[in-house]
This record gives sequence, structure tokens and C-alpha cells, in this order.
Amino acid sequence: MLKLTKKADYGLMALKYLAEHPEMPALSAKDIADAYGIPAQLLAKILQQLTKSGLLRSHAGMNGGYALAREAREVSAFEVILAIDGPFFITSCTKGKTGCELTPSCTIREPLARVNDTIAGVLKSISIQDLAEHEHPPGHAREASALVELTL
Amino acid sequence: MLKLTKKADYGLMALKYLAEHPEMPALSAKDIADAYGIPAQLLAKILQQLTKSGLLRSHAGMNGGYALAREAREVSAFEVILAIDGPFFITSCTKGKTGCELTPSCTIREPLARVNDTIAGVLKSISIQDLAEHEHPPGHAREASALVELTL
DNA sequence: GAATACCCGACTTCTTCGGTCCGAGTTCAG
DNA sequence: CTGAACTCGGACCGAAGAAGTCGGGTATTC
Ligand code: SF4
Ligand code: SF4
Repeated sequence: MLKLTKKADYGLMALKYLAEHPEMPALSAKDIADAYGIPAQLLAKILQQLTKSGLLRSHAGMNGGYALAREAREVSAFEVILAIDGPFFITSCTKGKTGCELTPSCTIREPLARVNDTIAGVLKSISIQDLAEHEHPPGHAREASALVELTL
Repeated sequence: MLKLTKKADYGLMALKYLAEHPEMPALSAKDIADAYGIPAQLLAKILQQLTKSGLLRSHAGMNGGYALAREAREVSAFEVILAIDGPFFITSCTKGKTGCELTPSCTIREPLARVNDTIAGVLKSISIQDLAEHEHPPGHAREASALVELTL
């Protein structure tokens, strides 16, 4: 019901954590998992997916771990979700497999596609840094905002 | 994975169909189901939920059926989703039951709540009539749009 | 070469979703 | 008044997906 997967959730947390510790050359999956109480093995697999998608860079061996492949500012929440949960579609008519069979007669599909794009736009306008910056604002001077246009 | 339920999907279709036929005093669940190829029994239950939420008005007996309780313009997609799928939350931390147990240590929750509100705002800005109006535009003169502000 | 860490697929468990069935109650035409 | 046409509402089930676990394999460093 229009809910984010916990995997994506964890992924965002991990990315944010990495963005907050740029001084470390690499952080292991276990480090991050312990920091938040996430099941380590699960987080590991998520980070692997992010690596495969080019969002992270991994390094094996001792003192190995993961590091951001790009600047935190340059990574959007949309990419993270895309990498973890696959193609982003609000509706079930993905045109691929398991699509809704009443696609032809459906009159609501095209308007919903626009909504889909709008939401995707919202997600794209959020970077990892946006998440990291808003760290318990002591002086709430920082204010970021974006306008998203919804066309029907 | 951030996907609308088919129930909500069907609900929107039904609402739109009703909005397109204001001349009928009432349409039965079967009528609507046949028009789109939706499983009739399922649609029936969805319409019942919408009735219980006050979006529809039902009339039993022969020539009975459902009719819009409000103007199509006054019903938002958000209300429909809310009525069918329950409380709207992007994340798993609903503060109710089955919530995420690492809520206290989670640093990503508050920013995500804002995203949640933003998306809810998008949904709220869409009315049933918006869906119905955009009916295969012969002259594509009609253009509706809305701006949604996203504050981080 | 041993410790550390990533890599990756298979598997189990649990929840939700999509859908069906059936036994009521209501209304109205004939 | 009787029965067809409709709504109402809960119980039920199978399939799919999500969350999490296990285990074996590979790379890197000390
Ligand atoms: S085709 Fe219509 S009913 Fe089917 S998933 Fe897409 S929007 Fe929903
Ligand atoms: S508390 Fe954090 S990790 Fe848990 S569901 Fe909410 S946002 Fe996700």
C-alpha cells in the first residue's frame, strides 16, 4: 500500500551514515549495521546491490568496506530506491510481466502515470546530503525546498 | 515497494466511472465491474468500504447501486486511498503496532516524514474530476497543473 | 596463511494482497 | 406477497512479496 521497503529504508540510512563520515576511507557493513541495529547480513546484501548499481565502491580485505562512489549531493533518493527495489511504478501495469491484464480498457492509467512521474520527481529532488544535513538543527537556519509541478 | 494496491486502483476507476455518468441515479457494482473487467465481488467490497467512509451512497434492492455522495470535484484521490488501504505512511514506523523497533535510533525518519507529507499533498491535489476530465482529449486545450512544495 | 571483509544464491518464515464464497438483509415490480 | 435484483459483511484461501538467515566462495591485507 504505497509503502517503502525496509530494504530501501536501510539503504538510505546506510548512505546517510557514509555521508556523515567522509573521513573514513571505508566502513564495513557490520559497522553500519551495529550503529543502527540493522540485521548485519541483510544490510550486507543491500550494500552489495548498491555497489552493483554504482552508488557505492567496495573494498575487500582487512580494513575494507564501503565508501560513496559519488558526492553525497549527487546521489538522489530515487536512485537508491531504484537500485534496491527495482523499477519504480505506482501502478501494477509495468508493461513487463505480471502486468494488469485490463490495461487496454483502463481509462485511469494515463493520469496515474503522471502522478507516478510527479512522485518520482519528488524523490529525485532529494539527495543523500539533504538527509544528512538536516541533523537535529541547532540553529534552524538551513532551509531547503523544492517545487514540483504536477500536470494532469 | 511503493506501489498502489489494486483495490485502490479499482476504487479510483469506479469513482471515475460514476463521475462520468451523473445522469444515472445509481449504478450497481456489477455494472461497473463489467465495464472494466474487474472481478465483480471484489469491486463490491471496495465500494462497500468507500460507502462506509462516506464517499459513496448506496441503495439496496432492485435498481439499486452506488452514487457519489459528494461532487466529483470535492473528492481527492488521497481520500480514496485512505478509505481503501487505511492510514497512509511511506515508512514502516506508523507509531501503531508492527512499527519498526529501531525508531528511536533512526535518524532518517523525520526527513522521510516530510517526503511522506509531500506525496500526500500531491494525492490530495487530485480530484476524481481531474481523472474524468482528461478523457481522450480531442482538442487538447484543457491543462491543469499544480505546484507542490517540498520542504526538507 | 590466517583473519577480515566482500560476494552471491538458496532457503525459510511471515505478512499482505488479490480474489472467491456464501449466507444474510433490503427494496421494488408484478 | 412473493420473488428477483441488489447490497451487506464476514470468513476463507492461494499466491506473491518482503524480511531475514544460512552457507559456501573469493579477494585483500598483515
Ligand atoms: S491498467 Fe489500469 S487497472 Fe491495471 S494497473 Fe494500470 S492503472 Fe491499474
Ligand atoms: S524508524 Fe527509521 S528505519 Fe524504522 S521504519 Fe521509520 S524510517 Fe524506517
